[in-house]
Amino acid sequence: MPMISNQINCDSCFISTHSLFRHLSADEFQNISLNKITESFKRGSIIYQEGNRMKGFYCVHSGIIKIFKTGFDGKEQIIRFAKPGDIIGYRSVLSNEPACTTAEVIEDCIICNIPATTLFHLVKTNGDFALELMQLTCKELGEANEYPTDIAQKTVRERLAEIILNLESEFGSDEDSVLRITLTREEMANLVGTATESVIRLLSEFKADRLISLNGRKIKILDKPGLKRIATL
Amino acid sequence: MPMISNQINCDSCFISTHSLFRHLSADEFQNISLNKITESFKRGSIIYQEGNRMKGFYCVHSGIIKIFKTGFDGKEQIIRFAKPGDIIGYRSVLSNEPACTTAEVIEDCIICNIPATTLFHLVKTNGDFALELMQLTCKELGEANEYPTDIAQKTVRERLAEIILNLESEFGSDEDSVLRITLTREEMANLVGTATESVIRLLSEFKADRLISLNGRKIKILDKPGLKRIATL
DNA sequence: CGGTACGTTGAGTCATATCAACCATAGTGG
DNA sequence: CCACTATGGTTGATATGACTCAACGTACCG
Repeated sequence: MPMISNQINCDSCFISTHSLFRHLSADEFQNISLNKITESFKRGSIIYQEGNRMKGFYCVHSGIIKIFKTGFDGKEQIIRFAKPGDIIGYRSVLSNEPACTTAEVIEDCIICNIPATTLFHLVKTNGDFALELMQLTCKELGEANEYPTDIAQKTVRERLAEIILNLESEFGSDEDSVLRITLTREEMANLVGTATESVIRLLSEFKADRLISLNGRKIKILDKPGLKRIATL
Repeated sequence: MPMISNQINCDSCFISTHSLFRHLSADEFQNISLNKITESFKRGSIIYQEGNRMKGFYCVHSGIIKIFKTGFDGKEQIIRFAKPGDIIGYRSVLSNEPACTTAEVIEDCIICNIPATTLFHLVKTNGDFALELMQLTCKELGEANEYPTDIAQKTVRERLAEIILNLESEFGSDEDSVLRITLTREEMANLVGTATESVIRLLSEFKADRLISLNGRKIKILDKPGLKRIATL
């Protein structure tokens, strides 16, 4: 399924100056560059699956990936999305456990696979890197901790409004306020944690209330303050 | 509110051989011992609160602490409990953000406060410690990721059964299968993410079905397989 | 002995899930 | 090229789980 594409050069990769990797020395960079494998995936491909043993983690170069868990009845719960600059799969690598989520490509992507040993070595020898990675983990943990409160205490209506706003702030919108990311109704439902039909009904309600307009999977925000009010943010 | 008690000696503390601290050198231990402050708290005391800037993190020596978030309407959502050997508050310290949860004492506790600078220093200079801490964070993250699926896809009934089982495996039970930890009905509700009345009704249902028996706040498990079946584990 | 916090039970309501039918679209293979 | 099938989207009808509100019981505490 994955296509091994031309290697991407870490030195010229925009991601290297951001985030996690900014504290690496030239040597350390070189080491990653030599050991990583660049792969490209089409929409629908599975990068890794719940239960897989991971031999490395991934750095997203382009595209969008959804990270989800599968419930006992097969229903998916989307945990988060990964976009360029994000890294995925590192949790399982670090804790040396099988993956507890599945990563599926939503928009065609190019990702670099960096072996586990490289990661461990960096953590052990580069304190700044370790700290940076830990802060990333802590940030994710903080976000993950928002979930229960959110799901347990808000109505589906409130959560849907919130998620539309989140999608805009995470993936942006074009000059017409049309969200860049497009999801199926089912994916939206799996993100909100509700039934597909409920999402459909609520989206039409929002549309009737002039909060959004719809064109297939494209969602355009017409009244952001209104959505915020509903989301109670 | 906190009582500064006699210092606990890290060398003789059972926690030092477990977990996080096992990779520390004698010097590093010494350093912690010198800089930490041991405090004792009574049930109901607040150790830290949502929004607080943390000047250090805590290592729980004895007692039980609940970690929760407060919803916009004041309803609490319990995220997890901390018991002897656990460390709390490190997330906010590491990511240098205000605390996003509140920590309240459920059973009288003794905790050691270790300053932020000590933590940062250890992460930067001791790779094994960094790795161990990261694995702890990742473990928590993995658990936190279970939540959404759980809350979104299970009924309150299923979740309550699951939580009773979790409380047993986390805090144990005496020879009569009576759970060691005792919570108010409201706390149970805040853990499950439901209304107090719902918990009460479901507990009496479980009792009527001979799955548990109740004696005030004491819960006795009569039929563990039955509970597992309900929890669909 | 009032007061406060916790626990319990009942009744009514509502949001949301579920089930079912149907439409649109696109891809597939004979 | 057309029937066939799969996938996604939509709408309606119905059922029900869980919340809310309200009243009341119980126990401990100063």
